[in-house]
Amino acid sequence: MTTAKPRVSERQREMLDFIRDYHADHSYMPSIREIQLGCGISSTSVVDYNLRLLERDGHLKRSPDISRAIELVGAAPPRPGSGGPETLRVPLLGAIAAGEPIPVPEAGAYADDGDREGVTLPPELTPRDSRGLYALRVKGDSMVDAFVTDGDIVVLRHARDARNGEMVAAWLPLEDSATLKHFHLEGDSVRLMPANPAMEPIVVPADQVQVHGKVVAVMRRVAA
Amino acid sequence: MTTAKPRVSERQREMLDFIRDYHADHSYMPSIREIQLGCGISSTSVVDYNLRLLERDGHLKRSPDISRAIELVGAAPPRPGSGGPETLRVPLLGAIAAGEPIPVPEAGAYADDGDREGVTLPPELTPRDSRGLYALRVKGDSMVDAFVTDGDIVVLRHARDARNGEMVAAWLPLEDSATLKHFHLEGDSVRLMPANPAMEPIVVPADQVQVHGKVVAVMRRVAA
DNA sequence: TACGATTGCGAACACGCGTTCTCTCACAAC
DNA sequence: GTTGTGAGAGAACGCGTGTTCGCAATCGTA
Repeated sequence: MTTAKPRVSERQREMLDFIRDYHADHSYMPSIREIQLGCGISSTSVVDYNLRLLERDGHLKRSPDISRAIELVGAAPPRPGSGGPETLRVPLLGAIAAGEPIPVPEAGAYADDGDREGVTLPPELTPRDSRGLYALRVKGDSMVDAFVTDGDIVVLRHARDARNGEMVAAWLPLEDSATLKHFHLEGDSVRLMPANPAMEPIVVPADQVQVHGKVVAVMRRVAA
Repeated sequence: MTTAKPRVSERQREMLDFIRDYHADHSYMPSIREIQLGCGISSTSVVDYNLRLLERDGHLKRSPDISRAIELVGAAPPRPGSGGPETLRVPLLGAIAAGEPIPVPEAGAYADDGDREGVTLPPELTPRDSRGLYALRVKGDSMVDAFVTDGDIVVLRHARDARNGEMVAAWLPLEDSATLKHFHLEGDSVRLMPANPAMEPIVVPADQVQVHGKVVAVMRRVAA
């Protein structure tokens, strides 16, 4: 079960085609006014209206108030691999602990080979997009508010920013501390919410937070 | 011969990485201000300056006066690896929730084949002894005191008793509730200790506790 | 016929975001 | 010293662009 896809009107079909072509041509997305022009529509509000419907029906995703922020969902981008049930090996780059800097993947080599230290992701934990993945071992008990504890292995996707609600590995330069929290941008400050609702959130100015990656999966081996 | 590519500064390398990651993540491009924030640069003019250089050297293309109009030129998505060594497939028997009985493996078929529903254990999570293993999906938020939350997959080894300190899946008939806790037998009563030390233990008579299995591993897929 | 839902128009409004201008600061050449 | 150049900071300025609001046109349904 993916998503229900009710009738797409002729106009919406044309818009989807235009967006796909445009994105294939340039690699950025068209603006609303460009869609308007390209599809011969006479008002931007009509474009917005139909985009809204297309988003509701799961054909695309939009990020409010951001220029050209359209993502097509039903198709192209997940190039790498088939997406089938396969395991994937990602490099284990080190440890993440409250008081130590977060290891960063060296520019260039992410996941792929693996003579180095690494972990294997079962298909149940493998995201559709395997780019930029790496793993860290959790050191210490400072991440318990993310349902993560000493010895766990967290799998991250390299990223420098996050959308609201995503769980990120963040570095707080002012406090010299690393943490795993849910990311929420509010104005120009960031609220870091623990996964465990019993604990208090952290609010800091946006420029005092360095996002290093998004948490994709967690693995734990329980001691006998 | 593609394009001449003189030295790229450290900062420019970082910007290219950021742009690539951002574009892989969303499918639209970052704005100048997002690059600024993501790379810890203190002015948009510096971003513009370096983008100009990168464009001059053929690393990317820009369209003037258009938001997020960056095109990477030399890009090719990496390939996913093949499979890893010795993974183990265990059956996924159902869900464990606070108010529902714990599914029990039918006598006979534990781990092995797998046309049925099952999960694959990577070598990092595979215990030396693979007998009697099965998996359950955690339903609800009642197990948070075991660093486990809704949606997690717990891997268990079938057992009717436990040694002190082991983490078990237990059924409390008197309360009609299932739980994941550390097992401690003290005289003729059992203390069930949450993994999270901030929470209170449960003490019940030994005959009011049914141990169903020992927790061997935990796997979690974090929602996008 | 009336009425609500759907779809479409056009025009402002307001924020997103590229651009530009002015200043530092370092370093090397003259 | 002066001059030139690469690299960066900070603040405006102004167009780019998503959003909203009022108002028609069409269509089904009571």
